[in-house]
Amino acid sequence: MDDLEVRQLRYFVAVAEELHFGRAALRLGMAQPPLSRAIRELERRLGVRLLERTTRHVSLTPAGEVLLRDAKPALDAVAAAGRRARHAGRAEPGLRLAMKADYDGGLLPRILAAYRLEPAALPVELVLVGRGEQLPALREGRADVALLPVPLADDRGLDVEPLLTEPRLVALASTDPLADRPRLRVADLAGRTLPDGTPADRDGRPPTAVTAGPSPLAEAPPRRLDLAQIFNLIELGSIVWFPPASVARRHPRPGVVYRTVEDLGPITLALAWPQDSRSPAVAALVRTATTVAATAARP
Amino acid sequence: MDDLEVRQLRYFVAVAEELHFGRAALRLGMAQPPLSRAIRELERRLGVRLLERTTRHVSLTPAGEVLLRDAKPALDAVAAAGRRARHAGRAEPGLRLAMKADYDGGLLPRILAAYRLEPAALPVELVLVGRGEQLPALREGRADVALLPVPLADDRGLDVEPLLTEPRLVALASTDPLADRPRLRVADLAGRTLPDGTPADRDGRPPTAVTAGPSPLAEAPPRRLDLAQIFNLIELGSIVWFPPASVARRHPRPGVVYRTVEDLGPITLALAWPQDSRSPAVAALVRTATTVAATAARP
DNA sequence: GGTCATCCATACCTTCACGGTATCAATGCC
DNA sequence: GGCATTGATACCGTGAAGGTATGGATGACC
Repeated sequence: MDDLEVRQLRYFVAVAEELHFGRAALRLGMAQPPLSRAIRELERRLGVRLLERTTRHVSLTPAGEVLLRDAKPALDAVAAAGRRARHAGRAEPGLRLAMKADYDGGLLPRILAAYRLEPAALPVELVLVGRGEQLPALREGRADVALLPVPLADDRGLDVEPLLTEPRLVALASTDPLADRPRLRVADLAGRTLPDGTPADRDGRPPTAVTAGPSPLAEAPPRRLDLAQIFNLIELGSIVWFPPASVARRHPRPGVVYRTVEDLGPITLALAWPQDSRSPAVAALVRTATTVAATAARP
Repeated sequence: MDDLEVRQLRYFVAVAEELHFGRAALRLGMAQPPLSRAIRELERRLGVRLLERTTRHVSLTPAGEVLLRDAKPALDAVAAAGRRARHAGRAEPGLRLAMKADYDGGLLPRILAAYRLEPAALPVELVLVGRGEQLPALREGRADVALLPVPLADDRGLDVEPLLTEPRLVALASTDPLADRPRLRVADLAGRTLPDGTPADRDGRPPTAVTAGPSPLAEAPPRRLDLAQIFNLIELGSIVWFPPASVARRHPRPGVVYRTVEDLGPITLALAWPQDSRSPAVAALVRTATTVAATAARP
């Protein structure tokens, strides 16, 4: 008579994020009355009021805020358990590496080549995800290791091993007035629009800043552009872009020039994996990757 | 069609630990056939075989082992979410401190006195638990902070702040031949029985060693003695005991003598709390406790 | 090697929790 | 004060979960 159920937590999170039973029910793909009842039942089990509601307004009680904060990691843990078990049962187990396409510092081919020679190696399956989606992929058990920029906003439950630090450049239209100057400063680019639609601030926007996850129907979802779109907009002078040097090197393109920005902070790529991973395959990949990165660092 | 349910995980853990459907059903308080069906349904959802079973033998598949490992933290997370929400909803919120009775290094009165003066202080509720039960209490949301010996076997998800290190003594019957010698070495006590029924090894058994949690009906559950029983057995010469100095100081007793053991490692007490705790009350307690411990250290 | 006890699976039944529809009632807005 | 919005209630049907009875395979023992 004590145990919460996953379904109840899912329902509660939906309502707590929407603060609206109707919209939450819609999001959950069900009718509103059963949702109201389910929340009521959850409150009864806990013996605690979670939501203060009138017909015009729904708000979280302190207990509700606590539960909202704790429920999400709990749901993640359950989902991860399922995904990992599912993956472990596949006939041919592989090592799933989550990364954003091209953001490997140019190391990936060498890492994978070296890794294949390891005795503990498994076939590597690349899980290509969008910007900032490496961590969720790891936490939800869709990947076994992730390649991502550090520092992380939240590295709880993870082990992290930095691989390499590389400078970032700026990508400009070749017709841009600034393209004539061989070296720039961040201040020269202040106010320019970035690929995600936000204006460049004076830090050149640290790449891990916007990792809040899918916000509760936020009014302005950040623009998600693919490479072709990005280059198109750069060429037209609509946006500027701060790719790491290795990404720029891999994408030479007429109409787009790369320039160094003197005071733009570098980016550090790292491997991350669940702390409780006792997989020798993961351990071998980490070992291999650090070795490759170290040898690549001294040219 | 994707989500696991808490009930399914609980059932699976029971079977995976017992490796016997009948006993697992007994432990879960249900009949065996529905349990068999539930596991079958779980396997169907995951699309993975978790248990290899004949009528004579049940064993885990690799996927089953992965799930068993991941399911327990997931269940803990769900239980903790419920407990914390329940606690947060109480009219008068308190700070729950899990500890083993008396194992506070003698600091607790001063810590609590100083803590009460803090502006962020809440009423402190002591959660007295058995040896090695502080961590589970924390992880399952039964406590907000724990006072326990470090290093921890598993500190994932926790922040830890050491408070003080104190020597351990040995408690012997006053009639014991060794009682005449003012100073002893661990080797002198090798082979003596400890309160938990195990023989003393040459380290004097680090106090965090046997924290594996309630093992799956292990054949020899460690003896759990209370203080009166311990003293009784010491007096009779049946066991020896290695209490920290502060515990010994608090329990003078005729028929029992305390002696220093030259090469017995000291014990370090620390506070631990969930990494995601953003409670100012916890922060204030930690700050207060470290201050008190620091001032107590230089007499 | 035959008999037997053990133990997981199957068959079948009952109950109740969950979800749906229709409707009420309270609340804020114009 | 009328009205639209929105959460709660009433009522119903379906299906999942649990129970009992029983089957059938397997290892043990004589």
